[in-house]
Amino acid sequence: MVTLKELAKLLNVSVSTVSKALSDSNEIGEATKKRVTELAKELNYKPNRIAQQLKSSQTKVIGVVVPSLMNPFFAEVVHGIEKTLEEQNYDMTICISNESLEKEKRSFDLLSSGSVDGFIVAVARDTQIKYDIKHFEIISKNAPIVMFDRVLNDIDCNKVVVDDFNTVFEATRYLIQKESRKHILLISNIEELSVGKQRVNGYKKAVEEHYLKTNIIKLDREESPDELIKNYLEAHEEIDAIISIDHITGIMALNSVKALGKNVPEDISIIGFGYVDSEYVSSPKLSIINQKGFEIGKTSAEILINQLASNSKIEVKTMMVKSELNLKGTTKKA
Amino acid sequence: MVTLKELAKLLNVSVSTVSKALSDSNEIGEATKKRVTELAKELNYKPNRIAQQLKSSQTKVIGVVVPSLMNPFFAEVVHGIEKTLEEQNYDMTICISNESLEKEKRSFDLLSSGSVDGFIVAVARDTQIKYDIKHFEIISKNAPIVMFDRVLNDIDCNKVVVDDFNTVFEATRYLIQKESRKHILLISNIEELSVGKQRVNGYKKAVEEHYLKTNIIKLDREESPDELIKNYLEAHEEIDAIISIDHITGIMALNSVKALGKNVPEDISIIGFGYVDSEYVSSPKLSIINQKGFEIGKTSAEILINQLASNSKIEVKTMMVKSELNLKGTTKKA
DNA sequence: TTGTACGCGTTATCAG
DNA sequence: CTGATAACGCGTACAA
Repeated sequence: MVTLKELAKLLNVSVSTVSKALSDSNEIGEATKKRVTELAKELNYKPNRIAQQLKSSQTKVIGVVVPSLMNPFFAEVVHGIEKTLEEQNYDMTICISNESLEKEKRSFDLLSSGSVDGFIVAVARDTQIKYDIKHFEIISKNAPIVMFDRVLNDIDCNKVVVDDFNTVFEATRYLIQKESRKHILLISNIEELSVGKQRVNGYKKAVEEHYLKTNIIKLDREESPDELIKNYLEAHEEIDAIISIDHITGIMALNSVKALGKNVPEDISIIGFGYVDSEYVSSPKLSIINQKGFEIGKTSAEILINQLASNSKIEVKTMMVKSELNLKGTTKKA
Repeated sequence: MVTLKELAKLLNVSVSTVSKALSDSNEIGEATKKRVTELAKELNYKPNRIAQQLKSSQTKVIGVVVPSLMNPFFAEVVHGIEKTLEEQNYDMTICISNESLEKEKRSFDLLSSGSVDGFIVAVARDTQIKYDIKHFEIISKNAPIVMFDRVLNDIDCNKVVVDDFNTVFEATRYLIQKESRKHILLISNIEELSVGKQRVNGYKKAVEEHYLKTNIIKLDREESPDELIKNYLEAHEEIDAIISIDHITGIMALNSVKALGKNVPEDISIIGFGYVDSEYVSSPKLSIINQKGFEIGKTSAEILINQLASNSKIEVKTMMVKSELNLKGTTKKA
């Protein structure tokens, strides 16, 4: 790594001359500027970012803490974050909590010692269940946090969420009103998350508003969830629509229905919770509630960077990113 | 952020005393040690990592540059990397090249100014096509690189790859020998990548060895790849097996075959290139070649950290991670 | 126009 | 046992 000092020695000038020349300061004569920049280019000089960070006490790095990247929703969000950060010349260091409280704490520890300027976080499942949130309280004193999707109401920070309740409410109502469905099954495997509860409630409200019966399958880490779905459908011939509230069970449901010899969407309508690829791996293409992960990521990063720029305590708020109902082949009117 | 200096002032001792006390040096008396550690805990002191990095000129951070995280293979690899790094107390900063040469260069620029101790990289598609690899040459002078999957033969560094050729060769041979298939279709949408070529060659070798005809569909960014597959199958009634060499077309093929009223695996066997979730979204469950992304990530990180520890130029080599043929429901003998 | 001096927070060496 | 000092690389106020 070539440093200012080395350049200075080679050119027989002082370190600060070199520094100023490289930042194109008008204190420096054109001649020396040229000598300096040329040598710098030749030796491929790059200012040491660590030193800059220490000096300026800002890192231009954002810490991103997510439960997993193998959940396509989070992967999409991370891409959204990346997009904004890139435009603003920020980097990100990603920690994966793996849904574990301990790992989440550890990530905060590592990142909170000056390595990042702020955080974007989706809370681990474990943390939400145990509701041990001291690490959030501590960290939020020192650095700005933006939470998305998996959010902690008791922590005072900016939040970006999907309008989970209304989204599922409207999708359910769509099935009832526009497709005349009367026996709607909801499949859930994220019951214990705040977002999961919201979604289930949206479903319940729509169903109850029309004086229909709720039908819910909870899959918490089943051995063979697809079997369970199939068995349920066999035992409940009356089911004529299905809503799935996570990214994978919708496709499972579709396959189960087809295996039972029923037609989609003629006999049963299906709406999944989706991500961009789900339409490629299903036939007919799955109608989905699109969570807009990319948007969520972009928005989160923008909020954080704004907060960083205007380093005052601006009012903290919760942004709703509205999700879209993308109707494809598993509902009647695509 | 509370610093050593502040602690020193509060305790009326010198900065170096505090520093030593906290690192449990035996130069310091038990009494003062206790005073220091207690105050440090109380004020939640954490050594500033940036300062430590500047001092020690190592960051304990690895730069990970991948084309995308929405490809489940890369997501899996990143999880593998994360696992190893966590055990070794390293962090990672992730840059997403988005398959673009320019973004890849930019990522290197950002990370090469002392922010990371080493790199783990999968080369962008764009870079492989244009074969502009100067940035790799430059960087590999200063910091160790490990490449995985998408690899550049002309760069002298450690590499971790799937045994693409043999993997597909053996899968194809399996279809011919054990399942008596004679008309095997290969579906490819990554023809232009080194890994893609290897896989196609493996297929060709097996087919030609048995004096059969090759059937290949190339899908470079089609509008509706599923339609194309379906049309091909309709036009070629004789096809009795399909191999897909990326993570998504296998499921498309399965759906197309079912839509044409054929039975899987009775009429047609299918083998996809897989990741952990593919069996959940297909029915019957897709037989796959499992690329073992997690293994690849773990191995890459281990190699890099070893290299960093023994900071000599050890011999550079290419590790093969053997992939597995996971037979499920889309081949006859599961 | 150029150079000197200092500080960011830490650690290591050396002196007391 | 404790404290002063220097150094990591950079930027900047101030002096020349």
